Amino acid sequence: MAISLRTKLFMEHGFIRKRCRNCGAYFWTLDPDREFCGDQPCVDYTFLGNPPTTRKNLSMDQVRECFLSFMEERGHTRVKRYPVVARWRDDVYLVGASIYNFQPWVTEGVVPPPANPLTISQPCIRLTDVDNVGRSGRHLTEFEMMAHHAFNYPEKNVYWIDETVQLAFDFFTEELGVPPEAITFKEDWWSGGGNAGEDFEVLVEGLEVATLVFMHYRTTDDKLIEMKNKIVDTGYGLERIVWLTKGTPTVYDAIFPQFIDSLSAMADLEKVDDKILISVARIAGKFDVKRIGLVGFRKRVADEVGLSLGELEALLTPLENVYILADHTRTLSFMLHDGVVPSNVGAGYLARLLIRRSLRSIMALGLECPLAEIMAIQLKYLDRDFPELKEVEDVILDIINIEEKRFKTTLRKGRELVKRRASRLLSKGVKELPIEDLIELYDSHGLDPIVVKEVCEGLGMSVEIPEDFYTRLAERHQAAKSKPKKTKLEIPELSLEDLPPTIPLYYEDQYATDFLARVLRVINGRYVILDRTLFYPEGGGQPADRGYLILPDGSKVEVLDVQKVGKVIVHITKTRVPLRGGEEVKGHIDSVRRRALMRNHTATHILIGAARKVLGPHVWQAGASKGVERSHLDITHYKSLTLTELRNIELLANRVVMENRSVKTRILDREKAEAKYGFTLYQGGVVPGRRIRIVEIEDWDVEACGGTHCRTTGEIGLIKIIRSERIQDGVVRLEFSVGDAALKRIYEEEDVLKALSDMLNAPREGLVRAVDKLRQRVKVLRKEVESLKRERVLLLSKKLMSEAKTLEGIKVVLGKFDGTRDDAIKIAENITSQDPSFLVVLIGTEGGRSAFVVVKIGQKARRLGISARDMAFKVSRVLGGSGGGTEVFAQGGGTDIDRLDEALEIAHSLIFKTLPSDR
RNA sequence: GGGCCGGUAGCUCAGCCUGGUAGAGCACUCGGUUUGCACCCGAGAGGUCCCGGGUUCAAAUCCCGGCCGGUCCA
Repeated sequence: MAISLRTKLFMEHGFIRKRCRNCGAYFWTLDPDREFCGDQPCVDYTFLGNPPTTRKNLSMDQVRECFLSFMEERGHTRVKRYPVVARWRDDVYLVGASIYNFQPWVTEGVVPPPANPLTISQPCIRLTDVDNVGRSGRHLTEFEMMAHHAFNYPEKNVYWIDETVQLAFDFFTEELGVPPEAITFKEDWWSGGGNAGEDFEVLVEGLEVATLVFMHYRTTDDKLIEMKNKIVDTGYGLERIVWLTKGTPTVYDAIFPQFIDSLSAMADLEKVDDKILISVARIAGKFDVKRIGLVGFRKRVADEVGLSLGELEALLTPLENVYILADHTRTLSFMLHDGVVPSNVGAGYLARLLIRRSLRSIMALGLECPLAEIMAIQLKYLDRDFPELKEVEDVILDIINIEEKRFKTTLRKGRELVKRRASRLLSKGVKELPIEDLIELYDSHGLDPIVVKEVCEGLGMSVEIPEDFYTRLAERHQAAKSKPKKTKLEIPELSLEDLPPTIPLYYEDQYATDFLARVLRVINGRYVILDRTLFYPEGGGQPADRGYLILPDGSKVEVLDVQKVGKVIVHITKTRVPLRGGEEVKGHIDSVRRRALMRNHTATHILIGAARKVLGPHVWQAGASKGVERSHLDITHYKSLTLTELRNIELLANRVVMENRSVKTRILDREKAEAKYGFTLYQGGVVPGRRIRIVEIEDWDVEACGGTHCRTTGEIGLIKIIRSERIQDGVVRLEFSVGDAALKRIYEEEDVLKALSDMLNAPREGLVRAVDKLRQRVKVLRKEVESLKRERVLLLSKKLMSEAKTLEGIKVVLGKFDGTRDDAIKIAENITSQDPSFLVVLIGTEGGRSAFVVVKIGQKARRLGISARDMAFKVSRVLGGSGGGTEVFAQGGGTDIDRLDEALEIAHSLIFKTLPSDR
């Protein structure tokens, strides 16, 4: 059901609904002469150099505060910003709009909003237009979306279209002093994050300053489903409003004035005429840089301002790089603070992308300073509005430095690779780098085509970068796409819809081992569903309980696995259960196993807390698996752990064990839990539902978790980290054991030491020295063997040479050789190099399993007309194998080691039969 | 999560396509030469060719699996 956008305000003030002469969109205005909708590209930016507001030159915090307090005065509650990393959702990495904070639980009505109505200024990250940043004059990768949200539920109506439009109108006219006739409301449609609805774009002087969305649909597979809830979702672009009040050439000049000044001074940039910049911004409004291409875009600007393309680029490029740095460093500050660790996967890749783009800009500016220094400048300016960012400055700068080093290494290696590849091609007579090579260099080695071109041309090889380079790249990825997904073999399609949710007894008493329950259904004889159970189903990284069921006839059935299907818990048994449902059974869980799992699970929480304290708040759980004997915890971190860090984590964790802290679990309303503990709750990932289960280790760690835990940390006994490894870029795995298993692991290590100590007949503390000595000894011995072998080669060579039969001036060495193939080759080589009139054929065995044949013909011996390859082949045939090589040197062999003598005879006849004269 | 590239001396890499005696440069050691910012000349030392399996008379090389690193895309 479409809603009418004819609002009270429009009627009262006499707004007229018109249709844009250019784009055909409907819009509302007070100006009867207005013909265009007010949006780009239908109208120009007319505020540049001429802000339409009465309040001018407002700063970021002035506009933010102005907006938030305006909304507060009108009944909204101010809410703190959410992290830019959307850990509460699994469909997106980053928060791209303020409404993301409330999807899906609040928008679906499952969880109440933190306040209603509320107002917020939410930092948002969108990388879709990253290529336009710095060039278009208006695109940003991170921006603050100021918003007022009202959540209307069937039982509670807050406000809807009339009030929303009124608020927007009042804010712009009363607070900022925008003349009412300068504002147009363009009708549009918005969808995102699973919801959709009609909206108004609020436009002033060609600039979209706010979007007022009236969300009342849920989107599924292109279908719209009317929701019971109606949500006011507004977004006011903080940066754009600041820009509007300043009328500077670009949005960057408006929001990063100090940063731009600092950097321009560092790079020694000349001031660019505002007229040119204003032209750029105007044209950028009309044309999408991405669509018409950078060159096409610049040509238009050059025409407009009356410069040549070259002159324009010389002026603009440095400035664009400053803008890019201003934007990217701000985005990175938020991402890194909120726990994104650069990596080659996931959100981490987005951070790396921004870091590398920033580094390229620094290079383009000819700056010598590290990126961290520029980040520090940005953090200094951000400190006023976001003091939390500077608190982790050390970690942020450390990450940046590490990434910079990585990038430089990649670049250096890449350049060398290009050089090698180019010179090889050049030596083959190829004068132009094939496009496939250019694409491969970028795709596989991250080498910018521009860098490749530069290196190749330095070597005299031409490179043409095709216009459609990135399109071709995309095609390359397209072709390799779509692989069938492996579907995890779960419990077969069970129709459990009609069954009530299983009552989980394991939460009531985590130490209970026996229970009574009624059988509701048995499927396929081995899937048992009870009305209640103590068996913990696999979930949250905790494996399922095992144990047995005692049937009414007293027989025991082993439970092998337990899975949760929807809200129903299914017990998978070893043998068939001959029940139909309705019977009462007893259940018993393996308490030794369960206790071990509880210890491991609580230990995991302790370790996360310890890791965050030792390494920093950027550490998040990236995965975990609990077992009886061993468990592992994957954490996000940007480098490998040092032994000291590892031991500090272990020590801290064991102190928490020794202090025997309490572990409390309780169920809390989601919004209350989030308000009290923050988003570090979601270490284990997305947790559904209105009420969530909270596990709190006293003064240490609080997480949303569905697992079973010890009552106090002392029950764990001991946490032993066995090893840590970098399992992927940005993720470190801690492998550990607890309790008995930890001791067992220590014993295993001790056993190794003891075995070594016995073997070497050395005390444990002298093991290192003993092994070192042994290694030295091996080295010396190996050298001795080698020199002896060399001597033997010489001696044997001499001996064989003296025993050779001479025929027609050709000396023939033919015989069995007692030694390795390599030695035989060396001897043959040695003989023929001393005297090229030798022909050497050696046959021997290697490892007692196979025979080898080596044939070497000296230069002078070639006139016999014997082919070494032919000889090796024929002799090897006798040995049941094959052989080959060149005319003068060949090898072969076979497995019939009993026929060595026969092989010798064949070789003999092959040599001597070919001679014209018999003896 | 997927694609692609790579793993050989301390370092940077060649050799792999087309299986047959493991190489170069730098660094290192020794000797010579030389008061000069990448000195030069000669000699020498230095290897688990990432791991496992397969094919083969024979694998750094070919095939399969794994591990590790890099990179691009979501």
